[in-house]
Amino acid sequence: MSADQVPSEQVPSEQVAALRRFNRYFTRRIGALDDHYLGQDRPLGEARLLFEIAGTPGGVSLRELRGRLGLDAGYLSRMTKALQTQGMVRISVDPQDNRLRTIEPTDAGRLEVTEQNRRADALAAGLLDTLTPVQRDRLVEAMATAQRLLRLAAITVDLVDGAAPDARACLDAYAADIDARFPEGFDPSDLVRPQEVSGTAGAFFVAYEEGRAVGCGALRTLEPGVGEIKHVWVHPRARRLGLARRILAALEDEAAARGHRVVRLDTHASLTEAQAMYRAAGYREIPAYVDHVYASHWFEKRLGPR
Amino acid sequence: MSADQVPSEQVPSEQVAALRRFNRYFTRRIGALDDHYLGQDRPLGEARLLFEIAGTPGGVSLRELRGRLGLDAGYLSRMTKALQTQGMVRISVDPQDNRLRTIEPTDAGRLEVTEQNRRADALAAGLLDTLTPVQRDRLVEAMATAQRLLRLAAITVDLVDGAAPDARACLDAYAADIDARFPEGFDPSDLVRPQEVSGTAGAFFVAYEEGRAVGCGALRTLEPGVGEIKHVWVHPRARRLGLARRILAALEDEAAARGHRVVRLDTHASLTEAQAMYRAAGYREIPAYVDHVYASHWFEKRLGPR
DNA sequence: AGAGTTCTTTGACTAAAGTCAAAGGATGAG
DNA sequence: CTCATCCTTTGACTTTAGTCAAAGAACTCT
Repeated sequence: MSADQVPSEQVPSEQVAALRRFNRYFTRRIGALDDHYLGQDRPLGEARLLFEIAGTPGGVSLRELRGRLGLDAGYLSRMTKALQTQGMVRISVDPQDNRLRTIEPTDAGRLEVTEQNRRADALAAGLLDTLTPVQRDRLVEAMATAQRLLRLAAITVDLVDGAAPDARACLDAYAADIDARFPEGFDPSDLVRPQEVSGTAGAFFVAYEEGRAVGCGALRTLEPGVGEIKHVWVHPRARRLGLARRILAALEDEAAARGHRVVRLDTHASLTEAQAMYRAAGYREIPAYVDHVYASHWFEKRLGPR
Repeated sequence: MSADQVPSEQVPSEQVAALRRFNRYFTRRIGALDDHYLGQDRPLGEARLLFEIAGTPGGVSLRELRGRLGLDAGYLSRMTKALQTQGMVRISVDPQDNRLRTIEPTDAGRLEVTEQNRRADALAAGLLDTLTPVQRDRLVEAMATAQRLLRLAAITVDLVDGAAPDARACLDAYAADIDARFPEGFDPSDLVRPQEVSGTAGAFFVAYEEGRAVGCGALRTLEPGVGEIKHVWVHPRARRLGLARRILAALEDEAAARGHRVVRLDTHASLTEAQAMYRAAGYREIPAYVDHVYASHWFEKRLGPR
């Protein structure tokens, strides 16, 4: 369950109907085309597997494929062997770990995938072909917008323990990210301690997209009634979706639920987009509430009753 | 093959890639949800069949279902019987044609479909739930735009014989349509004769969406070098897609290919949208070139070299 | 070094999806 | 009235997709 979902807020049934209408139309009419032509003389499962293998340069392990495609180990083993006997892939033992098998496409396998792609491209081009350039531009733009918003909708922002592996992984990525960004670098020892953002002391949120952690945000207590937001970060692949805003909202809701009246945060001079985002989210700049090497701007937001 | 496709006009590969990217994302992530939850304790094929049966008020024939779902006759027969023994559908002999079977949902069948719909709605609502109202509005708008353009792209405009059943069916629908629209009604004997719009005399185009005729347009020769466009019509379910414009373009291309230098047409005073469309398509109003009960405005377009 | 865990392979299944052809009743065109 | 055609049913398959459990090799932790 997502922590920032507010179930009281009703989704108009017209919007639900619109999504389902589009879903039906698209999966039945357009999406089906791709799959249907994908595996011409090959079972769909096998075609998908080959596609996945060829799409990963440098080879993939069976383990990785199993996770990505959600297949049974036995089933996958057999399909891979079938592809091998057909000369589509090469199976070798992983040099690091002799339990693992590394799968690579052969030239023949790569060729087949290229051919598949060519066919699918031709199909897509044939569809777009009847539209005028202006209509095509509009279609591409509409699809980009829809995809962006659907991705955002499919991301959940969950409350996790500050010591959880996902939380630490996000903080490590965050630290590496800003270390590269700040002229003076960043010292990871300045990250919040797990106990500061767990249990009654604070909170830690991780954003998940398809099971992968793609963002985080922390809340700790500065003084009674005052929360501090730290380490709001979004993975590069999930940027420009509006996710930081969602994480911020989850942190604010959590702060309000914990009885904080205001939340504060500081930010580095170089993070101008972040500052704009905070302003747009209702934060106003305040004098320094804490001295800090990396901070140059301080913000505060009064939490209204919700 | 569509008659109005101009293969010389290249579709940018970036647009092809965008469509395929969206396609992949949507079918794998969003579309899959629906199907997965559709048949909870029932094979997918059976669930889809029941859905299709319940979605057609007044019952469907097996024949119709076979065509719509593209199923093997034997396979369909067995599945229908399975649904019958489960009490989901009622099978009866068609009163018109004793070879046909008419399938109707029972109350239990209808209930199950309603329940399925409820679940799918809840799923869709759950997805939209995390978005703000503004984001939801934008998503719905983007999906509507994409669907509109994809539908238009999937429609082909084909040259057919003026006497073909589809051509006649379109003209009948056209006649009924304007008969209801014109204050003075419309006399079907004023429709073009098949031989006027076939072979060397003229041309007839029918627009097809998923195999169904959803629009038409005729071209006949007025005098050497001058073509006349008649009966441009779009089925109510395919309006507001920009299809009339496509049909018009196909007619103009055909006229140019036949060596006409200009095309003319007349239109009724009450069809103001049509008049706006003609103007936007480069037609200019001219004096009456022929006297006609239903005509109040006359247009002409000079065909450039293409 | 031993115990527990991880990863792959193999055998033994099952259910779903779909194909093909024969057969029989019903219809329609001539 | 007859013959070709249409629609459905039935029998007899095949392929695809997927599951479960046992077993063995390799790794990790202590």
